[in-house]
Amino acid sequence: MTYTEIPVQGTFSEKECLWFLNRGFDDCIYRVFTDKIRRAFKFEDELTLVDIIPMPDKICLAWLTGIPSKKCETYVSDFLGGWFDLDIDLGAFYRLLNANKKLAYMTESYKGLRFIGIPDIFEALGWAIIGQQINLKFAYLLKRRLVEQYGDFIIYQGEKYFLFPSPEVIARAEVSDLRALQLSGKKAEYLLSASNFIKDGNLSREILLDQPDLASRLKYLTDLRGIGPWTANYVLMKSLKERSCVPYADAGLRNALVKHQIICYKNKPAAINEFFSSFEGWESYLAFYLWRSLAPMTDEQIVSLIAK
DNA sequence: TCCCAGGGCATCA
DNA sequence: TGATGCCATGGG
Repeated sequence: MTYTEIPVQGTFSEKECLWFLNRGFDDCIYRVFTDKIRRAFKFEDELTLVDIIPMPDKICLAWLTGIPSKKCETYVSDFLGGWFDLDIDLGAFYRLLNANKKLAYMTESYKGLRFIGIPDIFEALGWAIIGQQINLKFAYLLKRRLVEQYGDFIIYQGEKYFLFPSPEVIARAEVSDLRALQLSGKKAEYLLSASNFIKDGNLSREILLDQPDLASRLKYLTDLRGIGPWTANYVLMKSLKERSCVPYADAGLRNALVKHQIICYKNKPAAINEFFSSFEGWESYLAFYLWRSLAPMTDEQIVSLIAK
C-alpha cells in the first residue's frame, strides 16, 4: 500500500470532521468509516480510490488502487486542503465566539472543526440547486440518483465508488431525463443551464477569483438563472472558501439563530445581518458552526450551556 | 392533513 | 420595490 501524509497546522479535530461528514444523510460520493473516509478521485483520465485518515496533526492517505501519478497525488492533496480547510488558523474566530455568551460553548464543543467544503465548483453549484427548498434527506436521495445515473465510478472489492458527474455529461441530458429522477422541472432547467455555462467556459474557479471582490462574485453567480442569493453565497463559501458569506434565507441557519435566542422570529434578514456583522471575516465559519449546532444536542442541552 | 424543507422566479400593485 | 403565489415532493 502507498501512503501520503498531509501535515495539518493549528487546532484540528478529526472526530468533529468525521462527525460532520457522517450525519446520517447517506452522501453517495464518499463512505465514512469509524476512523476514515473512502472516496474516489479523478485527475485527467486517472481514476483512483483513497482512504483518508484524519489525525490531530496530519491527514494520511492510503492509495487503495495502486500508486498514483505525481500530478494525481498533488491534485488529491490540494483537494483535501480545500475539503477540510487545512490552511486556516481558528484563533481569531474562537476569540469572537468566546466574546458571545450564547455561542462561547462552541469553542469547546466543536473545537477543531474545520469548514467542510465542496472544492469542485460544479459539484457545489449542482448540489445547491438540487438542495434548494427541499428537505435534506430527499435532497441526498436526488443527488444519489443523479450521481448513479451520470457519474463515473470505480469498483473496489465488489463495491462501486462514484464521482460527481462532470458538467459535460449533465449538459447532454434533457429536462425530461432529470425529471425522471424526480427533480422539479425548474431545477432540471437550472442544472442544465449551469452545466452548459461551465461546459462553455463561462464559469470556473479562475473566473470567479478574477472578480475584484465578493460582491462582484455574488453578482456573477446571481446573474445566472436559478442562482439566487442563497445559492451564490453557499457556492462561494463551500467552493472558494470565501470567508464572508451569509446564506440568507437558509432555513437551517434561521432555526439555529432562533434556537440560540439570537433572533426572535424565524425570518428577519435585517436581524441576521446585524448579528453577522460582528463576525466580520468569519461569517461563513459562523454559519457553518450554527449548522453544526442543529443536530447533535437537544434544545435543553443548548439552553443549559448558554446559562452557564 | 398540514406545514416545513440548507430557494428562486414570475407577477402584480 | 416589496409582497404574494407557485413549483414539487418527501418528512414529520
